[in-house]
Amino acid sequence: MLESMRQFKAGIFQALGHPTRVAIVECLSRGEMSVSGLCETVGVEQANASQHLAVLRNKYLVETRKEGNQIFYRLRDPLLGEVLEKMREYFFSHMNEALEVLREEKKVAKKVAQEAKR
Amino acid sequence: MLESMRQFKAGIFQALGHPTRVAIVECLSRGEMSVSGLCETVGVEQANASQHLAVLRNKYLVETRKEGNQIFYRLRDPLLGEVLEKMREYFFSHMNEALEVLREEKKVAKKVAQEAKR
DNA sequence: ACACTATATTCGACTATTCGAATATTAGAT
DNA sequence: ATCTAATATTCGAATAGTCGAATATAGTGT
Repeated sequence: MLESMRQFKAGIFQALGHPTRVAIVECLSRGEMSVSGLCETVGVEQANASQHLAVLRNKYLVETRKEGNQIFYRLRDPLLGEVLEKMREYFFSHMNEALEVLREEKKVAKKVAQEAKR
Repeated sequence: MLESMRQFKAGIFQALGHPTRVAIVECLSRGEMSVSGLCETVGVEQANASQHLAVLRNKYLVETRKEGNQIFYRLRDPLLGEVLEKMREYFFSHMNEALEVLREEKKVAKKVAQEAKR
């Protein structure tokens, strides 16, 4: 049971563990939006957005509403927005190391790319 | 900048997106613990625990303290515990669908296993 | 110096995620 | 019925994450 609970939580975190999906959830925390709206706002192709939305749907993080031709997405539970809000707090109180983390990751990526050339 | 922020958040969520790491963070939210303590509590091998701890360390989610032979880990910021707390709330208010998600995932896993046999 | 314990890192096989391209589905308009 | 727009799904290639086994490092006691 404890294990199931952890699996469940990990599943949600994992669903949130992609920049595009973070962007989607942040958009939706400000209100519902159609898929095409999301594509435009987030700056991602339709098929890809749809795949990411499927991930969020499978974890029941979002709900949908049909209106004619289009489908509007919204967050299932405002609690999710709160979790993101906590993250925002976290981000600001650790801004410096956050940037450090990102620089570090870029450096590693560059190194890997270089080694791949050889 | 917005994009960096999302990458940062996604990185943290991803770090939390594994049952073992959720277990570790939950343990640590109750106080510091040595690696061997974590191995025992979480029920995972030493090398594996160390790998998961490295993930958490790389995102600066945990800090360490040496005491003689052993190394004690603790959460870097109680805010993280709060995020987990929000998740606990989320879990309970969506208990039913949580179980549904898990059942669904098991079913899919079984199906895949079956198809692999053919 | 040697053995012992705790922790970390590296390696290779395996599995899962991600993306774009192509295709399928669904609804409204003609 | 056919056409078009919006969304979803499937496929294949590339990338990233995971695990256990083996190895490395660091501290402690003899």
